[in-house]
Amino acid sequence: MAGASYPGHMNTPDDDWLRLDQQICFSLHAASRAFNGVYRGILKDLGLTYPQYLVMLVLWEHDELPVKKLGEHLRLDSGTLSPLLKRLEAAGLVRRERSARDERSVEVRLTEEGVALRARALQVPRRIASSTGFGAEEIRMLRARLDELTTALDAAAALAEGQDGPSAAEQPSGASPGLRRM
Amino acid sequence: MAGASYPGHMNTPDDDWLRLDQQICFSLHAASRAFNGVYRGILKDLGLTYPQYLVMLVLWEHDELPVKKLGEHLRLDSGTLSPLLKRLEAAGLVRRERSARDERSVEVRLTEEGVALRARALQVPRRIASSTGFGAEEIRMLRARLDELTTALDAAAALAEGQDGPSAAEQPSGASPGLRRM
DNA sequence: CACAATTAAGTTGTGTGCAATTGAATGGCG
DNA sequence: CGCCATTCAATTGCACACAACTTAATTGTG
Repeated sequence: MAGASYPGHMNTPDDDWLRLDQQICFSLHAASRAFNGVYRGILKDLGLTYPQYLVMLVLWEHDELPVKKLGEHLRLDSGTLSPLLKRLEAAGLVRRERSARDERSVEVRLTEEGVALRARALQVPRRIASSTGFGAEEIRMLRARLDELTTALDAAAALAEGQDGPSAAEQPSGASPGLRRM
Repeated sequence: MAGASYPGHMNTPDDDWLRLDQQICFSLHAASRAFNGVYRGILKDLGLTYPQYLVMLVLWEHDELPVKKLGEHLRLDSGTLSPLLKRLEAAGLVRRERSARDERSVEVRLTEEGVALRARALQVPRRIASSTGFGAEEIRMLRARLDELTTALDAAAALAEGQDGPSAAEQPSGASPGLRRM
């Protein structure tokens, strides 16, 4: 330990917060990448990347979906999804065709090969779960916690974006500041 | 709801796992990106990206560090750090110089400007914390949980890499499949 | 000392993630 | 009907992440 000595600097609560901040944001970042790494190894057999697997999970539930809906499920925009879906299409797992009723929209649909892949994917979750060493209940609790966090963070981000405040001093606004748009 | 109907498919525990898997891996992924988004907005003022901020946090603690050590702290390799550090150097926040004692190593050191930036960064954690709506204690608990998870996942990944099994059909090995090595 | 193995950074290539922009299609409104 | 704002997907540009490879320096061994 023994951090850098900042001359004329007492150890203020701010410094502690900075250290804590380092820890929580790093922890989440690291956990996400560690998860990614484990999935990478397991999904290699299926020829999928982790984000591609997430897309397939949604499609296995819904079969056909416009890109927009897919993006809402995964919180990803077309800038990410378009090239990803093109790769899935090149791999023969999905087909993309413009909707007849709304020419702006593109429907993503599983091919037979894409449907068939699901059978092989059924083994993935067990391998992941055993990698975590967590039980189903622990996983559920952690998930609930993370979802809380995501909801709060998204709301805060939307709020900040809405008026790009000078910096901090925003009123907490008590009630539901939530999603004015979308 | 009402997932796709897989003809001739009963709803097995595997299906439930697949849904749960979707939820946990998605939750972590989403939380990480939500965090990233909030940081992005706040760090814009400092001219830093989120990973750059992580690097600066480490340097504010250690002042000078070889790239290797930096990578160990952050679990990042030179493929990620080299270009990132080059950008920080271009921004005038760090200097990189080859170590005199070991010409392979590159020491990363804060410039005065880099040290000065710390004062402005002291406000970041409070703004983040207020965005999460979590208290210090909740954050600490979540962090502990995530670190557990990361440790388990890294161990599992190292193990898998070690022998890169054929694919699925490994014997479940009965008892604790967990961490034979490491 | 010579030489193979190891180690540290850097480089290349692929795949996200996201902001900003583009272009086509749609819907609303006078 | 004509026009304009909105919506959706795709594209562009930038910054990670990470595997695989390259290059240079160091270490270990005979």
